[in-house]
Amino acid sequence: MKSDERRRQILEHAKALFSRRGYHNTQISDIIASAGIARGTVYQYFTGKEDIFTSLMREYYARWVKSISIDTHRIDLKSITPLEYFRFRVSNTLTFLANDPELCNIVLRMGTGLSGELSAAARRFEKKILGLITDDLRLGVRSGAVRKDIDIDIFANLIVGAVLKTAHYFFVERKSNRDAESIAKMSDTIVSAFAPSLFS
Amino acid sequence: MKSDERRRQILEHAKALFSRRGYHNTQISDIIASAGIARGTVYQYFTGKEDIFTSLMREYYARWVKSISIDTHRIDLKSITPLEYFRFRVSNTLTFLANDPELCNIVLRMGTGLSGELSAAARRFEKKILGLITDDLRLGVRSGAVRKDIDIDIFANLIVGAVLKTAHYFFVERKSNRDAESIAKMSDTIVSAFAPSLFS
Amino acid sequence: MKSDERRRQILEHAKALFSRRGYHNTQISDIIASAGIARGTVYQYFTGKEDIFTSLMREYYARWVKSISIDTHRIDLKSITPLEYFRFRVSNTLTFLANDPELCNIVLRMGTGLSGELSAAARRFEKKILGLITDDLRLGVRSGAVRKDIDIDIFANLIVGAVLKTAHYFFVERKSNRDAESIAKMSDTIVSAFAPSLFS
Amino acid sequence: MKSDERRRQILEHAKALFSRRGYHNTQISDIIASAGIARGTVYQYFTGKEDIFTSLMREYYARWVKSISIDTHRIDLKSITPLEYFRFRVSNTLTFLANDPELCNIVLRMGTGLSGELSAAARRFEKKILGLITDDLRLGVRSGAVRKDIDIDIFANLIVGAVLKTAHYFFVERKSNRDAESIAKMSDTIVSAFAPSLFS
DNA sequence: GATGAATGAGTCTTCATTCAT
DNA sequence: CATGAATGAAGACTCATTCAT
Repeated sequence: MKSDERRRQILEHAKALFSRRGYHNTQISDIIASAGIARGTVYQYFTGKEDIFTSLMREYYARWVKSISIDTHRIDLKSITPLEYFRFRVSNTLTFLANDPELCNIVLRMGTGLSGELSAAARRFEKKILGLITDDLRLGVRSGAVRKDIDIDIFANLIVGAVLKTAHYFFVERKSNRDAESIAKMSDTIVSAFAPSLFS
Repeated sequence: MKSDERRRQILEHAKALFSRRGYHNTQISDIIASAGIARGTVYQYFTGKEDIFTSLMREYYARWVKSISIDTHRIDLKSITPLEYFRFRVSNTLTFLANDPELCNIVLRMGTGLSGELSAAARRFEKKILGLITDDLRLGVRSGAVRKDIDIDIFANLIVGAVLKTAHYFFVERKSNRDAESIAKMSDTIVSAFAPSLFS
Repeated sequence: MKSDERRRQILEHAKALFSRRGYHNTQISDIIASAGIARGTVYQYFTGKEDIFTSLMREYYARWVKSISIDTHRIDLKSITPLEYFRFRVSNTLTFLANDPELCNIVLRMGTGLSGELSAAARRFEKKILGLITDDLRLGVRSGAVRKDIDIDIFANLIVGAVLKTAHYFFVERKSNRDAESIAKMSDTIVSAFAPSLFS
Repeated sequence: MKSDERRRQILEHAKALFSRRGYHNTQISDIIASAGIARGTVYQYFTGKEDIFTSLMREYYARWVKSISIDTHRIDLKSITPLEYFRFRVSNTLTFLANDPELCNIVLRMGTGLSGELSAAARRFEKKILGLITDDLRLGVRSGAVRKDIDIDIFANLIVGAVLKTAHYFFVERKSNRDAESIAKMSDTIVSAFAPSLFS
């Protein structure tokens, strides 16, 4: 097997196990048993268990950042309304999370109970999205689209909390509603929930 | 020292450590060092590390349930508007979480990365509050106070996610804004955010 | 068993094994089997295998330094001849090494094949004795007792090499000749070997 | 690359590493990285790590023996004085060791911390030279050149220890004094140190 | 001959738990 | 009740060696 494929194979098996049992309850033994490879093989591709986890997070984070930037570039910011932009953000995030429920679970839940570097690796996602929403709101206020009297800090947290909790509930706990139609409906609901109080 | 005090002492030290480092990164050694007691003493009050954690969760959950029921009984449901009731729920939850940021952190973050019974012990809180909000929304729809066309499942998750994320952000990450005034302001903001889209 | 005794017990068993098989060929398993204790016990007294080795070296080095200083203080430097002083140094060193052949072996042989900190811990002895002899020779030259035309560097190495090799050969390889009489004879021979060419 | 060259290449790289880090702290990975060859290639020329080490020792030992016999045959034993013969032995040994400081280090230091066959392979040198000196002294005593009252065993060890320690100090630790002139001076010093007490 | 991915036995180390004092 | 020395199962990681290409 080629080097890249083997690395990917290990990551995939580790991902499934981390998502199901958490980081600490997943042993290297579990990963090699799941992948059907020898113990030493893991250490040819990763420096250790931590490296597997952070690699997983790194890759996912890179995809996340890329997805944000690509999608954002694709839209014509001048031709859409603030409402449409908000809906795009929400839909974009939900679609990304729905795509890989296991990583979604690790990032939103399993990873938050860790400490040190592992924790940091998992928390970056939430920090990133919180930053984006905060920036969006700030721009919205400046342009007059968003009401001036809202507390941006609180509102950003409300929105992020609402979106991520909902994503986790439906994509991970319920293991359903991951089709485009459901996502569209969820996006609409989220937008409709916040829009009246958000926009001028 | 009395039996109860000793037990409490252990729980308090364990709580602080669990909150700071997480369950797996907190050793019995850390707890006894922090409490200044002997190793064996821990096992006179708890059957083991898991028991300390679940005891912590059990106690907290009992307080949580009690807080809900007491406060709910205290208000006269007939004399307040649905909006006031919603605000009461939010404010009540925030106050409870603000009271003990360490447990708040364990319940909302550190505990979610666990597996098995430990996970269940930590997740009960979120399930409970989700159930309550769901019930409230259902009642609201039936009574005509809440709009009939909303998706209760999604809305319940949005609200729970928004409230808990905001609580964690301000009470744990920011380590501030835990005074009554701040909580009042947060409650108002949350209510104002959801009210327009929620109520008929 | 008291803490100190247990620690000593582990050190003694480790010493015997290190001396017989060398550091790398001695496993923690060997040490606990030899001492008849549990695996974990070792780690209550030492941070690891390295710590056992360096503790052994540290203790031995402290004894070595103490032995030098005590004995040196005991003698009246003004009342003895340079020849007598030289004999005293040699005899003192041989006596010390004869006292614990296992540590003698570790210090003079087994320890020299190590790397990093372990190596340093074992090499200190030879460096110390080389420094002492060099100082002695320098003083001797200044006082006129030692011939001015000798190369101190070379002579110091010759003497140290001769003494230590002889000690290792008789005390460790031959496992004999460790009684006071043999040591006295060895000292005399060594002194008689170097004296004619050393002293004015 | 020719078979012999490749074999030699591996040995040279291994030698440098063994000398610097010792046997146990040198991995096959280090050797192949240093030589810039593939892992499997090593096993086409050697049966394993031990074989590399013992091959190194075997070759060096063969050279050592050859150097002794050639040089000894070259001189006319009847035409030189015992003193000249002693000087020749010392000079011969120093020249040999100065020629390859890395092997000198392995043989005199790094190799002595090993166990089993590896140890034996490294210790042969010292045993050989000790045997030669012992024989020389015996012959000297018989022929009347060497004083009858010396203890041959002790004196042989003194001389071997002195010479080898000095060689290691100047050739390996100091990394200098390896030119013919320095060696000549060292030889003279060593001879002058022992001659007065050695010869009748 | 050369390669390098794969192997797995071997070791160290951790840490929750026990129990005699 | 309190203590803390002792335990040993469990788990991460290493590295010499193999073998199919």
